[in-house]
Amino acid sequence: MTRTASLKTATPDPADDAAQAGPGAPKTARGARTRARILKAAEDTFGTLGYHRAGISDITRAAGVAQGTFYTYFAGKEEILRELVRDMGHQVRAHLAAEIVDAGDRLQAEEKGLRAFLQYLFEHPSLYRVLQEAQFVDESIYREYYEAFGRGYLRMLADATRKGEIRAGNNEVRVWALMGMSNFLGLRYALWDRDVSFDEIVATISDLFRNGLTLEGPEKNP
Amino acid sequence: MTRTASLKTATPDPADDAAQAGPGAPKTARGARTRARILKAAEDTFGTLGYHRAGISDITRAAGVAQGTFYTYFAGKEEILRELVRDMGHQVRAHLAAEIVDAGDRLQAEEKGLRAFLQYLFEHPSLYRVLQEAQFVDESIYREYYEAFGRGYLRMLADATRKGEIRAGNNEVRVWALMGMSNFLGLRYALWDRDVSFDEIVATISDLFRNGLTLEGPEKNP
DNA sequence: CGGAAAGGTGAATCAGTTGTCATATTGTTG
DNA sequence: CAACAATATGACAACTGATTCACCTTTCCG
Repeated sequence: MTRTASLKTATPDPADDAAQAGPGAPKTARGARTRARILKAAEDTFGTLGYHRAGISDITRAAGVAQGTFYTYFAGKEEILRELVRDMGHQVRAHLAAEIVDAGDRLQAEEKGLRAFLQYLFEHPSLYRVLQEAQFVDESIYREYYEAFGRGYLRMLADATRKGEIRAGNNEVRVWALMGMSNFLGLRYALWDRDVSFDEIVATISDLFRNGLTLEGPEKNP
Repeated sequence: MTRTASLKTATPDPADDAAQAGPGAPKTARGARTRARILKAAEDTFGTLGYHRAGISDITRAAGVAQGTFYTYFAGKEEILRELVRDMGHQVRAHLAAEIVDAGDRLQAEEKGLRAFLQYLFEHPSLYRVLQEAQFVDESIYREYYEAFGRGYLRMLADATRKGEIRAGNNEVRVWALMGMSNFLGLRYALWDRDVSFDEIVATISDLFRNGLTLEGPEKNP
């Protein structure tokens, strides 16, 4: 979003897919491969050591390249983090979107979405750490991530409201509440301790969505 | 938790209240004052610069003492962070507890609690940053914070269930969901942009608690 | 009052990192 | 295959920032 967009709006700019900015976008297949290896290595390294403890040397060692090679593709530590967050953001959103498409209604979509998110986080624990640490390295990347996520989410809630699947209300506030829930549930039950089954979690949250916390109008659903 | 606890279990160890561990707990009033000044300076410094960007020199400068003085009271940068998180944790919990005591039922307590939390975060923005960064410096402090918070919360939900104020369900999962909601709502609407009133937020969440997201049994409440 | 304990100082040390660069290797192209 | 461009290397210069320490000042108390 930062880049040349505002300057040369017309030029589609090839070699843009795999290479946002950076000192030199790879111009050969080998270069692209190396860049990708470094990016993956950074994900793993940041994921386990954390952004600050991880050194460039840790990343390049994990990638199997020399230190200097890093700077062929990335301007520095911050930039590779930005790249990483964008990348991972695309992946989660794509994954969740795919898991949700065949949901009958909004409630079902919420259930499927939550379960898929927990599962995804469990399988890609680096996502959490990289993202959360990015918040304090460059807040804008973090906001971008959640605002992008939130925009998509909001659109879906708006649709659901229109269809009469959910009651009218401030959907933007709801979106942030829902994202917060998923985040904490993921941290607690997917990353820290899997001592409660995802089914149980989804059932609990689903009940909240269907009936709230109060007793009134109880046992509407099995 | 690190300290002498396991060694001299019997000895109550005076001067323990204001001074967990540390190379030397202050033994005079002057020392206690200086220690407190440093702790407060750390809160401000970490809050604005962030844990990693903040240097010991930034803290001591803000506190108006020499660098060496820092090590009279704290073993290092990590330890002062731990201290800080414990401290701040006590404060929020105490504050929220006080704001909630006069609530008639659980739903009202949730409303009051959420509003108070948003307000508190707005007035003490450092809390968020210090806490979140602590997560990656020493995960145990972070877990401790939320587990302590969660225990209290859980007790209250259990009471409410017993009194029939809320429906039966997995209260532990609910607690994490609720903490996540507050956290994100606070970040978005108290720290980033106050573009939605706290009243509106509280009303939206309250509606979720009373009625869920679905349409069924609509307009139960005004 | 006088000596000891507590508190305070800040320059110096020291470990660890980033980013650079001169050089070597690999790939591409006419 | 010659010449050029793109990649890759890894030692190292330059820097940052945490912690130490020998010494000074203040406070406490018999």
